[in-house]
Amino acid sequence: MASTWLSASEMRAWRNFIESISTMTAALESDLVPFGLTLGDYEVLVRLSEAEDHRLRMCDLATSLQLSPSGLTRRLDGLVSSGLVERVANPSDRRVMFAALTAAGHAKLVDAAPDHVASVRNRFLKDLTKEQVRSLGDIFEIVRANLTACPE
Amino acid sequence: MASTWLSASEMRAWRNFIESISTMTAALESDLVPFGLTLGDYEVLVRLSEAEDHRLRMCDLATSLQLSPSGLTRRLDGLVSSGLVERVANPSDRRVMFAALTAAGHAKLVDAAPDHVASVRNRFLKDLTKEQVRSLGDIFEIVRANLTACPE
DNA sequence: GACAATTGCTTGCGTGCGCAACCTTTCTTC
DNA sequence: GAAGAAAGGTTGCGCACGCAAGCAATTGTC
Repeated sequence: MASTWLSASEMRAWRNFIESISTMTAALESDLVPFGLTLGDYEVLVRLSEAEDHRLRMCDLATSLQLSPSGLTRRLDGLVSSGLVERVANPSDRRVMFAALTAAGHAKLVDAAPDHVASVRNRFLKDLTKEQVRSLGDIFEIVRANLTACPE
Repeated sequence: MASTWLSASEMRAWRNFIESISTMTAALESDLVPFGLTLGDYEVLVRLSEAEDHRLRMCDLATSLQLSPSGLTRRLDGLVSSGLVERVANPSDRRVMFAALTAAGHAKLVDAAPDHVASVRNRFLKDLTKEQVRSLGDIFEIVRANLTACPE
């Protein structure tokens, strides 16, 4: 069963998957260009908008985005200079920095979200049946659980 | 139906998917470190090993890897200096360069492949049923077709 | 209460990649 | 067959990111 090689079915799943993702993320990325946003930027805005008081500690945001500390610092630099996010110090623990959504950042998200959602549907979910979408959710829930279970 | 927002099922599929892929590729990447290979490097070796005479034109290889011309040039630089691939001129069309697998490159692939396959199974397919693997293949075949159909 | 250990964030450095510009070779068109 | 268009690759530049090192602030330990 668990031979060294992939079965035909496994191979098909793997190849179709691996060849889809780069094209798809590139497409999603390009759909956001009119808004002056990167997919990464968009993710930041989403996380912040969902957070209490529209702000998160840097380290929490970093893990949530699966980004290294330095990576987040740099990504935030861009968003801060665009005025979409601001850094807010925390008086009660002066090590931490909050990343906080500005009014402009929130407005930008509200503006871009419908297009982005349409983009996700159009690039990804478009031709899938309800059943397949459900199955997709199941599958990647399992994959995600497996990945977090195997730390290394 | 096709409202502005994602349904709960769509949202679940999208979130689980998007949060899986970066972790998964990072894991696959790290599994190749002992062999001194990047996932990208590995992909190059695979394509070349499957090609006639173990070689491909740069441009064909680039599109096959969904890589820009310059990106491929740089990636090949590394593989060439490692001795796994060599550049071969084409006498009949002196614009083109072939990327050709060396004996060392083929040996490296043969060496790394079983581990990499195990890695794919372990990180990705492990806890999925046969039915889910089949479904995965179906789904990403559709996605891929949709992506190539929508050029922009 | 002082000194380590830890946590949180930033900076220097290296890497990988895309875009635009460029050079060379081939194809097209007349 | 000569001039322009196109194709194939490489190089300069910039950007995003990870890693290791560093600094500031907090927590833990005795």
